[in-house]
Amino acid sequence: MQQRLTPKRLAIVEVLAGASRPLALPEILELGDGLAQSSVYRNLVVLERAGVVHRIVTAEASRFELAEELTGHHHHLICTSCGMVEDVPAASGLEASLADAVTPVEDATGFRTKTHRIDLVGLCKNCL
Amino acid sequence: MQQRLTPKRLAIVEVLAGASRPLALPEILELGDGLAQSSVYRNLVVLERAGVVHRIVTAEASRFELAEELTGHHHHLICTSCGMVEDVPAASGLEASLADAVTPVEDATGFRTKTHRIDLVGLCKNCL
DNA sequence: CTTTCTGCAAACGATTTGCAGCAGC
DNA sequence: GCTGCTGCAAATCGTTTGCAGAAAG
Repeated sequence: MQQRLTPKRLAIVEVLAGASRPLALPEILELGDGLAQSSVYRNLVVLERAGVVHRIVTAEASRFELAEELTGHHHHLICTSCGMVEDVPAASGLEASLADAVTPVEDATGFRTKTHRIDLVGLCKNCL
Repeated sequence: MQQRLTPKRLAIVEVLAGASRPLALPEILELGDGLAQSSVYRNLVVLERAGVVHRIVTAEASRFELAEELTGHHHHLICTSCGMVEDVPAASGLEASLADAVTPVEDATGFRTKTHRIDLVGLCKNCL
């Protein structure tokens, strides 16, 4: 099982690269052109396994964005009213405190942290 | 539209109160006894609107836990291998740094933060 | 009685999958 | 040719909803 970088896959990656926030499937279908829904889903799975895209699950639907290795580590603003998700760059002080906080938890639980997610949940400018 | 605290609703709350992690629906059905699936869903919506339970959306299904006002603020360990979710109490130093980090973001974006989520993503003891 | 709750079964919507044809190597 | 990719339509699965009866006030 080896995989190709087909034009379709490239198109999906480019659509995601052009966005400043995670995209839901209908958005990918619109922005990319002439993509079949099922193929997009299939390709997103492939790309996810390849570590190229990352899936974010929200209440209504999944959203997809390029993996952090490609976009830089960041966090999300999530609007509870309209469902908007926006990227914000990670603050370095915060990352450091998080690293400090993680260690004792790992020791206590045997959990091995690979990455983390920090989401700020509230209302966006438009929904205030 | 006013609502009652029926035995069924109480049963759901008690099941959630007895767990140390967010539960998926099948788990609630097993632990609670004689509950109909649709009624549990409906009651969870009611309880969610009442601010008693909180819904967490994962890749496979929704999970539910008591609201933080009742359980204390905490974060989650999420295992990417088996889907397990476990609660961890929030570290106070971390909360403080997060508060510091949030302010400039709010100023820059006009976003109003109501709450936040911090998830540690990795592998649990059993899946290591 | 009127309103809310319940269970059942049917409906729904996002995602997945089976299949047959096409394209890359 | 063999293997992987694609689109279409059908299937799947968690969740929601319509309905008629039961329970609460």
